[in-house]
Amino acid sequence: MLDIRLFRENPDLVREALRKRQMRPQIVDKVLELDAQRREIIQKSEALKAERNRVSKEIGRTKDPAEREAKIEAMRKVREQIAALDETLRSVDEALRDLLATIPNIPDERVPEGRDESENVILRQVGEIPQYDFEPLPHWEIGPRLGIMDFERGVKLSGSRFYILRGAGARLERALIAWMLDLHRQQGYTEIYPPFMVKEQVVFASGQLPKFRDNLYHDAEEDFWWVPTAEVPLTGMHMDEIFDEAELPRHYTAYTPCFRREKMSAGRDVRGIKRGHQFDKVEMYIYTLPEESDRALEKMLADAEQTLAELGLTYRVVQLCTGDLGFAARITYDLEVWAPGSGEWLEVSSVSNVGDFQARRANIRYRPAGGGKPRFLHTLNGSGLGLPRTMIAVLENYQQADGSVVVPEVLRPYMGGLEVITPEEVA
RNA sequence: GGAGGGAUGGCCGAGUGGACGAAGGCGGCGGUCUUGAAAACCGCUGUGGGCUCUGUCCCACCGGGGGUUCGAAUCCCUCUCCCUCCGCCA
Repeated sequence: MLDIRLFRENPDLVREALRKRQMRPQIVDKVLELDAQRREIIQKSEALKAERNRVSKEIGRTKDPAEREAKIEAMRKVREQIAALDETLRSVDEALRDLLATIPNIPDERVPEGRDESENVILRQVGEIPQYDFEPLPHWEIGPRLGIMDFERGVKLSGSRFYILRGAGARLERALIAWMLDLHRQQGYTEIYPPFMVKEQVVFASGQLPKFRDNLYHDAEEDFWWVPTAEVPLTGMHMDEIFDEAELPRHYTAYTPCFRREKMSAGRDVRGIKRGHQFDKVEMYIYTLPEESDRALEKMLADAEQTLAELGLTYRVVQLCTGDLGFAARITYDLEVWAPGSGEWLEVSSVSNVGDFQARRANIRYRPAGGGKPRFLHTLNGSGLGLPRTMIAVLENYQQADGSVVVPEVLRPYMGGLEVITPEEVA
């Protein structure tokens, strides 16, 4: 959510931001119009309320019955006027809030302008694209051959875009989660185990609602939404709180499954485990002072890169252009890992500084050390790594000519010392 | 799922429908005193919004929402959460 004052004081800045994001800027005028209406009504209503409060106090002191009755009668009318104004105010207010809620964050000025993902900028590549003296297989062949992935039975249970991990595959998933959480803990993040179902208000606070309703699962009878990312509960966790400046920054990491309807992407990436309705992810999240959020973004990016480096995977750092930037983000780096079998770069991580956008929606503030009014803080989020794609990269990069897969060294302690996954090792 | 009891400022805790944004205490901040600290004493100490925007200004907020009334922390309805008991249950 953007500050309404930004629209009043610098509407061109907002228009320009919308244009860069390939959106129509006319919405700004609609916001300004509603804002003007809103304030006009407030002034009328509050003037009447002031009068009502004043006269009501007089009534308490008025002895003369006739005078008293006259005043009561007058205030009856005032009450009706107030009720009518407040009803209009409610609808204007709601329209304004609804409108503001659909407007994305202002891109950081350092973000390159571009129409869509084709204009993202590759900042650097770390590691070489590995060469094989055999034809590397895609994971959807490696998995079933090893007996660690079962697509048919996943479909039997839940339909398309679901799969079963089995034996060493299931253990590999668990190992990746545990290892990443441990790594992030060493990097200074506090581990959180949040609810996987949250209230609507929480999904709104992080920015997934109202815009991405079609991508979310929710309970038909209760006010429960299945988290599409740990970012949602990690934002909502501190909703309506005021931190002392000394309590910042806060670093959190959390494993959650993520549930997404993926309605928009029907037909895309249907093979393998790249895109599913349910997947695991380890997330990093930082609450910080506004002045320090740039630095926090660099830390978080470095921390995410470390996971790929320690897994020994080749990756590249991509800066998203304005046209590909997420709704809440001001600036985002994606990490893409090379998958030799699939023959593509896979987005495994997305690290963003959202500024005060989510903090304003969630009403999360801090009190400056010298005292004074609470201010909105800044939040950042980044995937520690999306698990399925990390697993794809591990399987495809570490595969051997005989079809077995070497377990990356850092994961071995989490897999009982297992060094190579072979069909025999599945059980 | 059933029965009952609760929810008041950072915390504890009063509150009769009429000067209550809310007594009192604790905590915090500032000051007096002191070589320093403590104690004591004095003062200050919520958030958001509006305007003729630094003014002894106005409005709203006593878990959320709605209602009654000239006027609601106080009365009514409803929802949420917490506590006690019963039932069910991984």
